[in-house]
Amino acid sequence: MARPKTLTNRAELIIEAAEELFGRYGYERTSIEEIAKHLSIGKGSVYLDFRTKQEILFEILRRHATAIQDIFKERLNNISGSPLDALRKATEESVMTCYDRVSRDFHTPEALLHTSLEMKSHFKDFYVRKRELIIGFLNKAADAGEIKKEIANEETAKIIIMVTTTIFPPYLNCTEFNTPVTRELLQARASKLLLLLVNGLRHYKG
Amino acid sequence: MARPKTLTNRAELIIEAAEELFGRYGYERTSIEEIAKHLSIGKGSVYLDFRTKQEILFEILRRHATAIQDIFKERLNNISGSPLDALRKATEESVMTCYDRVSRDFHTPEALLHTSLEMKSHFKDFYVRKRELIIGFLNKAADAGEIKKEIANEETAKIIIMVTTTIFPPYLNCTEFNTPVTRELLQARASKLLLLLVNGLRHYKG
DNA sequence: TTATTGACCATTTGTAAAACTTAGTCAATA
DNA sequence: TATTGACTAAGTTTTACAAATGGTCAATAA
Repeated sequence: MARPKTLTNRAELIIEAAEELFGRYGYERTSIEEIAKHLSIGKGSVYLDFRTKQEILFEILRRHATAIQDIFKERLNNISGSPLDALRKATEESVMTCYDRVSRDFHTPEALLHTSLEMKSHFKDFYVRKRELIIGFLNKAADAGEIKKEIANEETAKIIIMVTTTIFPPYLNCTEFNTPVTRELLQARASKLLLLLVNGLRHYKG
Repeated sequence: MARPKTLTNRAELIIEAAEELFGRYGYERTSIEEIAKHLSIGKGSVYLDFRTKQEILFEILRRHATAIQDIFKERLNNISGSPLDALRKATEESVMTCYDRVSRDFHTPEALLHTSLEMKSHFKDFYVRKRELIIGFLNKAADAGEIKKEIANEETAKIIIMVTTTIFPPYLNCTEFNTPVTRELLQARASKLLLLLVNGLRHYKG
């Protein structure tokens, strides 16, 4: 008779425990043994679900990225009025979701900076999909006559991502110094920046 | 009888020597003694003109910043046609000048990243003046009827700086990976980004 | 028979002391 | 009085060692 599994959702529990401990003590200072102890399982069991410690971190980050992605996807599939407005609002919402998740998990600014730069290169796919979603919005905007058909392409999507880089972490802005980026400040900035992106200086109303 | 000065422009020569050596070996790996040796003067003489090593670095960086600032200033004072176009072209030019100076002096990407982040906080004034110059362009654009009078203010200038952050060093962009930022790539990006900034998605023609 | 475990190994990381480097000073010198 | 380079204090690298931890696997439990 085979030994029955004691936990059916162990991988899930490991993710949850890791997320809490990484958030509390940081990635480096949390050991696999701590995670196992937290769940009252053996250290070896963690390696039945994940091949490396980094794999756990990536899974956590992948979920954050996916959640933020889903905001875009959902908004793109439920456009009622102006597609351009929908893109603006979807970006605004994902900016704030990103902020909330990041400020919950990463406590020191350096950790955020390091992680962001380190990790970004591991999330190529994420950026490719984001670009495709933006192109989706642009196509709908072109159909609705809001923008020129010729600019509903990858190039424009890339520029949009560039323009909105500062409102995503790490928040490396130079307009204010020694001022921490509060939720309110970021929201105000993002809102204005996105309005400017849509209307341009020529038609921007503030 | 007092000993006569052997060098009248020693400070200037130190700056030049430091610029060359910092560029070749990096700031940390260049010692004050090396700089002195390079000019065949005593180590102590360097300290007659500069109180610290860092002061030399700051002076070099201050000159770069000023040169880039001057492009803006000159363009602002010689607007013939559209002020908005002038702002666009002034920014484009300063982006490229910045690139050229930075790629000449900093050889490794890490050095650039580190220096940029480290130094930015020491150049508050630079950003304040840049903001003022941008407000200058906005005021002229408002006078010319190109933009609404209400948006010719500091807030808008801040957003413009945010939007253009990615085309200034450190070039932390995520649209391409493993692709070094070449001069041509940056020029194309900056040009498109600035057109989009002026016209907005609604009126952007690519 | 198979899921689980924790002792075990190899590598990394932390630490403490010694050796070395260098920014900045200042009494001696030109 | 302008300049210097030996000197000092502070910091950095090196080295040697100890502790911690990521990952494996033979033994164990169901």
